[in-house]
Amino acid sequence: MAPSRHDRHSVIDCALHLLDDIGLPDLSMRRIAAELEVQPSALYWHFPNKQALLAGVADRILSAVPAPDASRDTSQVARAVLDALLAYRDGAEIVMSSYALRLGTPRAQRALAASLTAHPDSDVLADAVFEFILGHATLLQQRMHAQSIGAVEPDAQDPTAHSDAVFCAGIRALTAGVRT
Amino acid sequence: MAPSRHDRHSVIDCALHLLDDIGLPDLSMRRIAAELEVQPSALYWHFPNKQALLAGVADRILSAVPAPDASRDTSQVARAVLDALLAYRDGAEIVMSSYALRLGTPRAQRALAASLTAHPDSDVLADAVFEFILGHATLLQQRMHAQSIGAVEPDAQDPTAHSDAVFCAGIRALTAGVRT
DNA sequence: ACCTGAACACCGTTCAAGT
DNA sequence: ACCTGAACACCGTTCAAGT
Repeated sequence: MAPSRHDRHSVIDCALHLLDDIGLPDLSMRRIAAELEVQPSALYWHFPNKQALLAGVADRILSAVPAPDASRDTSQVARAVLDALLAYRDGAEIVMSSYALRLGTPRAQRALAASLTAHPDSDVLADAVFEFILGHATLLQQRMHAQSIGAVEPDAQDPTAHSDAVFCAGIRALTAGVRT
Repeated sequence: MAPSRHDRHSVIDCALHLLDDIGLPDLSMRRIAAELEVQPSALYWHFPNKQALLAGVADRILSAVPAPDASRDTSQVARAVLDALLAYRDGAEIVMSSYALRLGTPRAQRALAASLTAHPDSDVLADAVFEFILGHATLLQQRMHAQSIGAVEPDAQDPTAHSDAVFCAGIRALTAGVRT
């Protein structure tokens, strides 16, 4: 039994599964290394630092959004991006910081921009839509976690229904001027 | 020379100034304590934990937005919220996590909702606008910091101009249906 | 090519004890 | 009322050395 060699792909896999179990605040290099039954320093052979590892995780999270396709509806693409972000615990926060550092590939923005080619300022509007989705998803996921900790009493109204109404209203308004 | 007694207000003051100097990632309890010339454990007399201290900082950041006023234009209020978030380094990120945990007072959302009373779903739309502003400001500030570190090459186009265009387009679209 | 072992300079938080 | 001192259980990262 060789002591299990690893590569970037398997490390990211491990980090992604661990993320769902323990959340971003507890996702340390040491914890990932322990899960892989390896010393923490071993991770630095595959990635220069933690940020780079998380950028790999972010790319994997966004790999679930379909490739750019001008025939698709913007609200449809927006929903796909939201679903991808919500598919893993704290997914939005990870994508947010990786995107800001311009690590990883801007797959989501490209898919959104493609669906907006009818609009004169498709790239500007695509960025606005992406920023709204990220803000929405980040807030929602942090709230979900806070609630599971019991740090916060549930909303008066159903939180999922309200959150969905906010998302739909936002996307509808942002795409109202297009393909009229 | 008494060894300088402190209260919550002075601790938050110190943290806010320190934030501008060193940024959120380096803003540790130990660093704040050192700045106040006090032991780290002393901070736990004033706040139950770091999260609560940061919630105080978030409230102070948002205290710059004017009180709810139905006669104000939504785009005007949105700009005031953005300016408040950008006034301190990493202000958006601090407000984002404190708001998600429902610590602190929802001053910004109330001001936005007041400016939208003409709209039937003023609270839903106010939340959407707030989420867009937070996403926009967080991305912008993280990008600014990454750039100052040199971790990222500046945009081809002027980043400030592009970012401003995205913000204006987003706010215009989100408030297009109101007071027609 | 991929990993170990040991170290460095840090964290947030608790708690008995001091004044 | 407000703080010290010491401890506990952690961090990310580096680097010589192993196989």
